[in-house]
Amino acid sequence: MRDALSILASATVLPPSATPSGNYRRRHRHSTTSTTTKPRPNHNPKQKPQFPASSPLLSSSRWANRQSLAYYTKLASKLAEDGKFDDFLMIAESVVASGVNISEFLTLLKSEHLAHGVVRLLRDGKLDRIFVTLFNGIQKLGVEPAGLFDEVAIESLKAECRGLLKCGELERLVSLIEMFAGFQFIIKELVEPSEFIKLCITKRDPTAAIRYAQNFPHAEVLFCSIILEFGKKRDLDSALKAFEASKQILSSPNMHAYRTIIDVCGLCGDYLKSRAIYEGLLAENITPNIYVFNSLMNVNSHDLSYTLGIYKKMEVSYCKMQTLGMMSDITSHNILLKSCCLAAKVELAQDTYKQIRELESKGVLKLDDFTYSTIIKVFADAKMWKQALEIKEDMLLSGIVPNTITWSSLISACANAGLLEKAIILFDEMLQAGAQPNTQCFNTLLHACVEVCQFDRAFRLFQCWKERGSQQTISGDMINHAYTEAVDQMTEMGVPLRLCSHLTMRVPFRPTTSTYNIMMKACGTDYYRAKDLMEEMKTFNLTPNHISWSILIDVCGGSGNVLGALQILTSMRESGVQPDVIAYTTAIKICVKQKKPKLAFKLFKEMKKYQIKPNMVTYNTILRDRNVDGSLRGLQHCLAIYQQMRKAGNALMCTRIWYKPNDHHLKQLIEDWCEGVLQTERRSEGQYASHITDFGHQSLLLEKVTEYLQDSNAESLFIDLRGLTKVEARIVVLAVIRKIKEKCAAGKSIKDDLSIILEQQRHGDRNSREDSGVGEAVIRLLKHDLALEVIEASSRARSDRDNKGSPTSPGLNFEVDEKSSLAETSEYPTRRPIILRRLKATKKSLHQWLRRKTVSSKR
DNA sequence: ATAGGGTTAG
Repeated sequence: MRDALSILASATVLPPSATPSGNYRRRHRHSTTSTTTKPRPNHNPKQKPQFPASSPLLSSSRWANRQSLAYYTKLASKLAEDGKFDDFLMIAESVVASGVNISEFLTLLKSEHLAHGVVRLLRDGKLDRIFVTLFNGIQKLGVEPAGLFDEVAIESLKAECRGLLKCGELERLVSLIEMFAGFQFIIKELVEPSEFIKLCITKRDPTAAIRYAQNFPHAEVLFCSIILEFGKKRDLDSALKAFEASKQILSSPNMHAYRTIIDVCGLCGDYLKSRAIYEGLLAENITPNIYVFNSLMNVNSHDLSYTLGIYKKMEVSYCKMQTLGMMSDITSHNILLKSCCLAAKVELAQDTYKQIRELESKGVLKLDDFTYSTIIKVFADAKMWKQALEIKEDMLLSGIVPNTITWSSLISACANAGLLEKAIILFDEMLQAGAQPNTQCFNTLLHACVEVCQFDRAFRLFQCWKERGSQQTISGDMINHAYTEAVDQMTEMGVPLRLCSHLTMRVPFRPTTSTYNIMMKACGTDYYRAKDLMEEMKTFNLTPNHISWSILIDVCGGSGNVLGALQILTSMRESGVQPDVIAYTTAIKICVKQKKPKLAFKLFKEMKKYQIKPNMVTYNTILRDRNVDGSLRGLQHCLAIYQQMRKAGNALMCTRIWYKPNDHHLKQLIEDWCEGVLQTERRSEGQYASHITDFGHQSLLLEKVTEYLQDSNAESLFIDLRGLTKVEARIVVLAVIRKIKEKCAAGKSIKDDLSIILEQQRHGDRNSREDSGVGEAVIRLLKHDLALEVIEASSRARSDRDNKGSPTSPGLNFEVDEKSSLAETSEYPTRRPIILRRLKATKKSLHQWLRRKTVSSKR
């Protein structure tokens, strides 16, 4: 064998019967003219000589010699055995190139060797080579590859694949699978498709998944599961890539893929994308099928008008196509009902329900458990428990058996309406009807107890269910304490014992984190009890979530322990649960309630440090009037936060919570603060009490106050009252005066008169509007209430619009010189210059007022 | 191959 190998190494292969000299020469002569063998890339001719295809040496006549065939086979086998697969392959290649029927050669080789060779080469990354030479050769010659890949071969290939799968070598694995794309019977066996896809999902590699799926004749099914799996992992981008790829390879549009990607859009919360995909279908003039329509409606079900629009469009499409059967899909109607439910449109839901019932009476469709459960939920949410119970009757009459979900909705209908007893009786009915309650049912009931503050009862039920739900059987005399107590309580309330099956029957009670969260709420302000419950969760293999921690903060803070509540925020982070907006807002609420504004502001700052965005609830909580201690600093803090909120306004408005109510709090707060100026003066009459009803003006008012009270405007003695009503003007003036007062108290003296700009009507405009009275009100305030010296003056300004400029730079608005004013008027001849009214409260009188105040407050 | 129920902050 050593000889044979050295011959190979010297670029020579000689059959045993050939004379070395003559054949060698002939072979060489031909090798230069050979055209049938394609030179392989990366081929080093020195080490790996090529065998001319038409070489007489290797011609069929020569090969007829069984002995030489046997020799080559033997040589190849030996090489394979020694693991010299390059050389092994070269022999095989030369046989292929010779143009003879190679099947005999191949069948003579052990398939194990061939397979091993293939697999080993694959492992060495020599995938191209094996394909170009051996596989192509085999296929060209019409050799049935089934013979090549026997069980052993496939097993070792599979082992290789398993290894690659295990180490997550997606790229290698997919290349390997692509190599065998021509051998369908093999690739199906190599990897379990679901496992391969799972790996792609965890590696977030849509490309590998797409390449993999393309090798299968029924790729569309695979594509759908790829899209869905990426969606489940909230990886919409990858899902979309897979979807686009599925469109590329399939000749006709695959509705299944369309509906899947639409569902995935819903899963990932991008309902707008689902609409775009639907538009794409329309653009190609494709009528979606009922599944696509239903999914689209479902994903957009929170937008009733859109869902309705799609529903109508669907009706039209199918009417045109005269496939009336399509119209009567109960699912579409159920989704429509769900949409009404989400929009809390009870009447529309009722109408829809009636319509469906009519269609049912015509025999077009049949209401199902979804229909009934959904309409029950509509009533449950609207606290219309009677109507909900009526639906139950409808349902029983039509022969649909209520399931767990139906019962659950019925129970929450009563629970939401605060009818705890009724809810418990319904729960009992459910048990007697043989329906299996699940944790949600238990949770609903426990929550109902908490809602009506029957905390003890919640604990008794919880205890009782825990014991009856556990594996151990409770014998008659070992009936537990919680049980007897609970039964006693029921009988005391006049509930017949037969309706206590929820206490006597074994129940499949398996508490979840939600259950524990509800129970923690039932602790009221008993912090240690709540803490113990959180510990107890571990015995059920449960872990506290954000909600658990938030409740713990609330309970602890509620017991008056503010610092403890703040400590929990830290513990939460340490235990691996990052505090969210709600946890922070809860902690802020505690600080505000316990009159610790500084701590509240500190938390607000801290949450931003952790990049947690405050939402409307946060702003409303921190800007509550309780959170102001009456200092300028405190108010400034609030106003700064208010401004941040305004800036974030657009984003916040998307959270569906309107920010106006908040303005009201803040306005109240500013008013109270401002009116403090007059505390030692004569208290003003009811006319200024506190009510500003014009909401449209509020933001302007708040912005002005915020601006004038900003630290950067600490020294400014300028007020622009344009655009404000007289009550608002009063607030702004008082705010600035109070600022001046606080600054003086801090040792800063007044450097100038206080300037105030008022709006003056245009000339010749006298009759168009009534006088707003702002000027008079302000003068009265300054002169009469505060006894300040007021000087009136007028000045000219350019145009209305120009004067809306920054009020912090009054110089721009005043002292407008005659020239530029004229220039303006000539350019815009129709716009007359307006006259501004200006008031000044003199520095001297302000000083006097402040002195009076300090004297009077000292007394 | 579609859809439904419970828990947190103001």
